[in-house]
Amino acid sequence: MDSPKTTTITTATTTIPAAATVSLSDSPPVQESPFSNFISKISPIKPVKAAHVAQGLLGINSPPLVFTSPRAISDRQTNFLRRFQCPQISGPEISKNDGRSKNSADDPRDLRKCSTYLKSRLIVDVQKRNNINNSEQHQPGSFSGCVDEYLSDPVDVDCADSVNLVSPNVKRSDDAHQSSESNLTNSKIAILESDGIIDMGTKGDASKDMPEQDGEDPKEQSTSETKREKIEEEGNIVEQPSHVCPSFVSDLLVDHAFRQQQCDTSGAQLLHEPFQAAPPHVDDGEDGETVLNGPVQLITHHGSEVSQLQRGLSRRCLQFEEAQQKTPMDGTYSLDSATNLIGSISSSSNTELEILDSSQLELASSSSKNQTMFVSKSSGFGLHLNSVVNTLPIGCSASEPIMSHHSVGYKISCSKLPNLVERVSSTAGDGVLQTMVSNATGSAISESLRTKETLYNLQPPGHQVTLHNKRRFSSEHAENFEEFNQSSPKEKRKKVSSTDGDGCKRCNCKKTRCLKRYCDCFAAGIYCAETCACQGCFNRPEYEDTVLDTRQQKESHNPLAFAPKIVQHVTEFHAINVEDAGLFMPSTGRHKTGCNCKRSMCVKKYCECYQANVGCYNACRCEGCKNIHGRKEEYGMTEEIVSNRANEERLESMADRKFKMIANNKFLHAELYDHSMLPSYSKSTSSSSNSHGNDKLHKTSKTLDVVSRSQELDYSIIETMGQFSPQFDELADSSDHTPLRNPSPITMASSSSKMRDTAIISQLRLLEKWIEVCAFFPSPHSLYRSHRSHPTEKLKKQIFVSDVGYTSCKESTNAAMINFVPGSDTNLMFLIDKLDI
DNA sequence: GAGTTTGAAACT
DNA sequence: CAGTTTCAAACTC
Repeated sequence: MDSPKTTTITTATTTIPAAATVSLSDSPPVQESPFSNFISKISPIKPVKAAHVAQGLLGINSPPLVFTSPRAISDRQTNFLRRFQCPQISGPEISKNDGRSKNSADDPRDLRKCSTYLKSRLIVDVQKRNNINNSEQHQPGSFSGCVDEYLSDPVDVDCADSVNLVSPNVKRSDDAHQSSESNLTNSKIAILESDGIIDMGTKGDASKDMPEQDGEDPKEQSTSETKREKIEEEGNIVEQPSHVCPSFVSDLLVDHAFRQQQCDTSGAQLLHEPFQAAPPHVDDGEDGETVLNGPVQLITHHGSEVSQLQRGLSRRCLQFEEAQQKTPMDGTYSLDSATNLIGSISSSSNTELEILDSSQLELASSSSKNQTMFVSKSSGFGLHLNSVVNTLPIGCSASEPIMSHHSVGYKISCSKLPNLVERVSSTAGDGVLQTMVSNATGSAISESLRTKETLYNLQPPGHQVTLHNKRRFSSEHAENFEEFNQSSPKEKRKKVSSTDGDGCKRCNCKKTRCLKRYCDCFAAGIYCAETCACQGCFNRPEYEDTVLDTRQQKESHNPLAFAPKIVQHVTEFHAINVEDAGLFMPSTGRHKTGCNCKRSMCVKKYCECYQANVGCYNACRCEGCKNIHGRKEEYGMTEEIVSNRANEERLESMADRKFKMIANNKFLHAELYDHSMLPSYSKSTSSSSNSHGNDKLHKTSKTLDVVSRSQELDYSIIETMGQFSPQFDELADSSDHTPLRNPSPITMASSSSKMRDTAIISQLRLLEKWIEVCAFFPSPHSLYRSHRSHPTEKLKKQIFVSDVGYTSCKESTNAAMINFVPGSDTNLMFLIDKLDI
């Protein structure tokens, strides 16, 4: 397994201590982080959802990026481009160890054991890593460095451990369990503890519980690995209501499992041989030191029978839809720059993810060295369309090395993984992965749906998944699930022909050598996997230089060539209406450039928007769009609504000011009124002419001139309103000349929607003002007639407060105004014009 | 599994 | 920038 690249690879691992220690030592914030709290709260949900494939979340561990910044590349170019590879646990192996692990898994106390186990492993790993590090030169600023910091995550340690497990050269001792010779160890433990995964009291237990780890025999280590694996299999952790094992543990496990899979695939290659050299059966983890490069490291290293199928998990899924299904807390994204957001989380989980953001970011920022940023994003955001796990519905995410200068790596977390593992254990052979996937899919579906449903309500408006999405998701995955469950392994494999079986896509390039963006792998910044059916593929670690050059070349032409295709789309509306319970909240993500579908009507995966589970929008050039996630036309409407509403608000504000002006000029009205109150109302005209030269008033009087006689004012009002609403005429007719009566049932009936209500309220306010104004121009037979002697405030009071009333007035107004809604601003403007305010 | 359709990517 | 070609995925049979 020795390869020229081994050294480089190892380097990645070695860098951990310094950076990792720093971040870990800073773990205290993590303890109280919203992340932990949040997870704790939602733990009930999380456990079972393990099946979800964290699509977008490519995991807690950031896979090595194929493309890294020049600086990073210099250190470990060889590492980056490799697919995530780790030793893996094989289903059979798991089964083999069922007995042993079962003991620890069955008992609720197993959680503690689990924690202990993790801890012990962690320590061991740390030590081993340290050993390795001793022989390795830490390279500051290197990607590994970042990884290391990133590795504050216990999982990473495990990964290291896994590596170590397989390395006979690495010695483990009990001392490792009890002490922390290295800060790294301490820090890691601290993290675990902070997350509640391990309590200090269990340190000793760790040794006890994991005596086998003390031994130097890799097999024993593997056993312990298996044991823990078994625990995961048993799903105890997941199902444990116990708080002892926080969700973080789940994540770890998930990550572990995930990595396990990933490691299966690439671990051997990564660590030992060039990608291609990796045998289908990746090392059992015992054959040698496995150094996980980059942030990606497995918590555990299960032996190796990692089926080729599992390998697929190492790949990131290229499709989007599933990515969005990801469970919220499961995933953590890491990205070094805003340019590339890696991973996606189910839209449903946005809220949770956002909650996590703070902690994650905090953690990420804790170390300046670490270029990795944990970013929780809603589905699809910041993701390259091709960078998303798609096939696997929920809870499971695949991670891949990202060929991005910007992306440092990303984590995968799959809380549902335990389920996956469990199912894997019950399956063997090639079908393992598929079965696993299918089962995971299946189990994840219901769970995810439920979760999604729940989360949906929690999501901020802007992140809410449309019902369409939900429905689609449900139906789609339900179907997939059924298909998977009803199919034999072979059939399943067949059905996921375009995927690795882990749900991750695999390319089938024949002419591009996987060096063009036609290739999903290349486009996503990952190396092709063995499961890819590409021909003459150059998108492999051994051609790293070529890949990088090609990529750079493309980026030079188009800097955004590898930028995420799906980006968050925050509209003005979004910002404005957040408080409105998401009334108009449009989709959360949009395709960067929009689609150009001509025939698919955006209802097939040909459409990238559809594929990404995002709605089409005005940037799309699609024709006949029927995107269930949001039609382009609908988007336009939404925008229009938003715009209208904003305008309305502005106008209202303006109207307020103008009406205030009127109020300030009440005396004018009073005078006018006094004039009109002359014995003969015939003076109305003259009153206007005597309006003190006040043009405004004159005009107003002119407008209301016809009101000089009884009822005329009322009719005038009604007429005015009637110009906008026929219903107003009806209202007038049936109101005994009282414009504020008899709401129309018809119109009222249509006021159910909140939006409409809002509009109505707005209109009502307007009408109130209108009435207020009209109050200054009463007519003898008007509603206000009885108040003529008290023209001003008193009159208004009577109007609005009296039993005649405001309430009835309001109702009537509603009725009238409902039809008055269209072009409300116009209405308002009209009124203003009429009044010449 | 082969062939067709589709739309993005690449090319001109 | 627009039109065309190429390509591989998605889809259909």
